Amino acid sequence: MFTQHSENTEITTENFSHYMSKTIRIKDIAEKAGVSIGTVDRVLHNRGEVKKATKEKVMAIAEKLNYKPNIAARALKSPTNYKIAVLLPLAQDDNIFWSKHPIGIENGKEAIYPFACTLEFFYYEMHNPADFLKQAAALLEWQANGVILAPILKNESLELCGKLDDLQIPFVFIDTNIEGTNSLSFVGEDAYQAGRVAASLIDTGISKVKDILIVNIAKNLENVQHLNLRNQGFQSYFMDAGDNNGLKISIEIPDTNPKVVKEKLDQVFKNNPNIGGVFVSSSRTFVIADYLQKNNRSNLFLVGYELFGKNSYFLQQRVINFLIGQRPMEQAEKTFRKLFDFMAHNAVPDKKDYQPIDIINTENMDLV
Amino acid sequence: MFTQHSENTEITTENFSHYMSKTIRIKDIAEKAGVSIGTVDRVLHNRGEVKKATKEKVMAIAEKLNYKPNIAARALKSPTNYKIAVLLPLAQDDNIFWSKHPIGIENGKEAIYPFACTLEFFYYEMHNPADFLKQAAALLEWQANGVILAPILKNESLELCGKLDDLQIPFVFIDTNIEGTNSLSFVGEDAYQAGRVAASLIDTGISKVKDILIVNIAKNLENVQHLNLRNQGFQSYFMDAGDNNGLKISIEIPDTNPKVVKEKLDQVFKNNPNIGGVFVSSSRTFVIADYLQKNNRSNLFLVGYELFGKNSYFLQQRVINFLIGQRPMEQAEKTFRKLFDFMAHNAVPDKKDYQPIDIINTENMDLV
DNA sequence: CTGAAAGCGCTTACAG
DNA sequence: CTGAAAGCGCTTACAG
Repeated sequence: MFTQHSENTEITTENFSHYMSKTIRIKDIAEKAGVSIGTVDRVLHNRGEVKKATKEKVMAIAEKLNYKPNIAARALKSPTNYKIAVLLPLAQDDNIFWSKHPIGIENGKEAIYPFACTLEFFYYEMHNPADFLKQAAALLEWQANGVILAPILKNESLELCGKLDDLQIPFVFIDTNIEGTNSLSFVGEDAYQAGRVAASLIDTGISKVKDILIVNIAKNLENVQHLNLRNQGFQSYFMDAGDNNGLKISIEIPDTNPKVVKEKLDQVFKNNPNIGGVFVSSSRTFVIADYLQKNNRSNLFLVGYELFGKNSYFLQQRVINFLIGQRPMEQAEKTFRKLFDFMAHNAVPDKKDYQPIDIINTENMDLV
Repeated sequence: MFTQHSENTEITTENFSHYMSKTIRIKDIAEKAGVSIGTVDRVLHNRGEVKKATKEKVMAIAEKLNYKPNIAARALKSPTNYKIAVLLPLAQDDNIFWSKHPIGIENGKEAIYPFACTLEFFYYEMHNPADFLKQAAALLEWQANGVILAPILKNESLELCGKLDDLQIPFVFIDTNIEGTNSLSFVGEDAYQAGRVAASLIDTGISKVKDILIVNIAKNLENVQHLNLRNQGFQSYFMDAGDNNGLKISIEIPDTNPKVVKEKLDQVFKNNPNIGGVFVSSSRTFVIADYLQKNNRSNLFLVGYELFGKNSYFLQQRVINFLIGQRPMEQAEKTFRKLFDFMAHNAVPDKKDYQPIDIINTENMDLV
């Protein structure tokens, strides 16, 4: 500021632009540069076809005057129609967690008004690679300008990301992250920390001499990254902060089939009568809650993930003591917004955006 | 829909407007009505000077075509300059809770772009009626088009609301509600439920045979409504849901002066050696945390309100076990938005908008 | 490589 | 009480 003033002692309008905050228009730049507004527009939008000297002059002036385009005028003139494709797991049965994301994205679309975009949703069966690839192909055919995807299936997702890169189509990750891709951003949970939160709650809820049962319900391995991180966080808490001195008994249940669950848990509880609390590392907490309720073990302190469907029911019933939530709707809206702001306004987001980890019990569940 | 079709079997464009979703402009309405766009504009904005028959005709057509103004065009033509005044408690010392609200309101102002408004902040000393009135007078003189206020001081706030009503200036409440006013909306905490949440956390954290100490730190009575509601909620939890069978010992401390606090608490703990947990009904939780830490009572389970300043420090130190938070920044932004959307787009908000009640401990405090 | 002009949908004087 | 016209700041053909 000082340098500028000493270099240019002449008091002209632009010296005061900061103070007067008079809005700078393309026309102002054009006048200063001695060119037409068409030329300024070409420079600002990198449309080429401008002599290098002219371009630099215009750029310098735009910079100096701190030009910001009037978005209202832009939206009015060219009703933007970006095509945004969304690739998400299909919400079904024990998986209706995913029903919130499309709503969040639609909300995002509403919120960008007066801008607009066209959304197309593609859904794949959660753990079905063939279906993922099929939907990915359909998505590519639709020729989106930008893509939002939940890259649950790692290999197949990487394949899609490569193709999007080739086509120079920007994409953002939601819910799950894959490191080392060109994703514009990732919006989701810090799974490790979410594991620590679960641990702290169980630690609060049960006596320090009681044992803790850790239940991993996983149908296949693709999702393990997320669950593993939660498990690691859970264990870490007891290394540096927790009071509990009991055993940490970890089991895996491959299936949500009630019979399989009952068989497995009956055996665990028979062998470990000192268990005081149960941690479920996934949103399928209700499966364990159902078992506990039916087998007169509701007194056990139960902590799991995600407020929805049957989880909400068992939290209401106080069979589940705490759920850890991650606001899927807000997450989805945020993801959409990042992609759109990049496409429409060249805003480059942070690579990672960890979302709040909500602690939910019966008393605040209706207000979260 | 069905009725409409059977009444009018002729297939015309407007029958399909729902499906084709072609945007309706003032010009379209004008053509249908056989008038000029100026007249349509007058009708839509209630600027009078229109023959009643014309007005009704235009209204009917606008309704039928489901006309929505193009906000980009509106913003472009008349750079809106609403004057919005904000009246908040001054954030100072043990009260920096209030430092977040101005930021949230500024964020709201950013978010309405391409619209704009002028903000003016007026701050009053938290419990100083004379200062409140002085600032209220300054606010009125500024001639705002809309007002955001935290009506902590009930009588003085009512006086201001009356004057705003006379001047037909819309206003919204933040943080605290006063029933029976013309406030456009209230955005804040459901204090009763927030009391229940606190109770549920203490209930989880301590043995059912331990006693609970309830501490109300209040300098004066104006704020009592909020604290009372929290106390009522707290007690109610143990009537219908809680496990704890211990005593609920309630005390009032008029002052945050450490000596006064120590004197009072020393006595309470001497008389009640069975206390296992402490509930502080206000954001001054850190005052009690400080006492507990200095007097070797950090093992007591401490629950209070608001994540900020010294509260955050003691939560980090695990002296405070849980804080219940209400996201002041988001609350402020939301409040601003409601007022603005009403002023600019005639959107009438719900009278009450209870915000999420966050449960915060050491493990999720950095992500909330 | 550059300029002049039209037009997006609305609001705001101005003229009658 | 009503209409015709100008103009907000930008983008998009079109002409040269």
